[in-house]
Amino acid sequence: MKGGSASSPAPTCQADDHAGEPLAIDLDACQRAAAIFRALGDPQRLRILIMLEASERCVSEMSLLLGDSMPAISQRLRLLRSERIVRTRRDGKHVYYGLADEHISRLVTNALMHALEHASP
Amino acid sequence: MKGGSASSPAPTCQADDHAGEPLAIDLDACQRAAAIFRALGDPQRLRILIMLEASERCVSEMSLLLGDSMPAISQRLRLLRSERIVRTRRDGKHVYYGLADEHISRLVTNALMHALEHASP
DNA sequence: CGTATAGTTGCATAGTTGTTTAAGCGTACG
DNA sequence: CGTACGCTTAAACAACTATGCAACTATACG
Repeated sequence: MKGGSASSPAPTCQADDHAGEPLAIDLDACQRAAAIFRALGDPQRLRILIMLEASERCVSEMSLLLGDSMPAISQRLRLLRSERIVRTRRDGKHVYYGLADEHISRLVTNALMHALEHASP
Repeated sequence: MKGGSASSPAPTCQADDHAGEPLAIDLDACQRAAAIFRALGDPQRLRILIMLEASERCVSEMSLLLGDSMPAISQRLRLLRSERIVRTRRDGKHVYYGLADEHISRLVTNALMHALEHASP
């Protein structure tokens, strides 16, 4: 028999196939996670992160190695910093950047591996 | 002009500190990885994925459970499908979606854990 | 103190992206 | 066959984001 469905517009699927799950998804965590992914979702920024996974770098180094203007790099770093994806360390005239966290490193590695597997020759 | 190369303004850091590394980053893989991250970088889409991590679902179910219009869900699924993040299976009138791949599942879990750790109470 | 080097920020512009509404397929079933 | 249901697509609009250039700050050094 049909149970009186909630305030739904149309019961679509039969309710007996999937009992009412209240959808216990932590919306807040979800939002934060999405923010991180969004920050990682740009080739230029990702290039920086991959580079930083190898070792710490200062901004001018990155600018040189990536062939991009210093302000451009700095802007990208700012975004990454705002999501706590990178950390900074000042040493005299230079500011050195590195990955903030082991999680981040794993995320980057994981995605790269996935991408390499799906290579299209 | 020394170095000759285009617009290099100044050698900034001393070159002897970091020998010329040709920056062997697979730009192609980088781009693909970024595309995946970009696809994951939206709370609504992530909500779908978290849901799918628990079990396969058809579109109307998701629409019902997430409280969103069917076209909206479908659009998001389309993007996820185009990045091969989800896979589809047709069964009669219904189209069932699931995560495409073990990597994806791990990425989602990882990011969620990271986000939960950084909770701000 | 003043100058040079390293890095950051503000701002304007152009390009992307998410959302919404309406219309279009395709499959089942009488 | 034709109607209903489930899902997908198209087009339009608003909101966001990246980027490049110029101005600004901070640290070192003479």
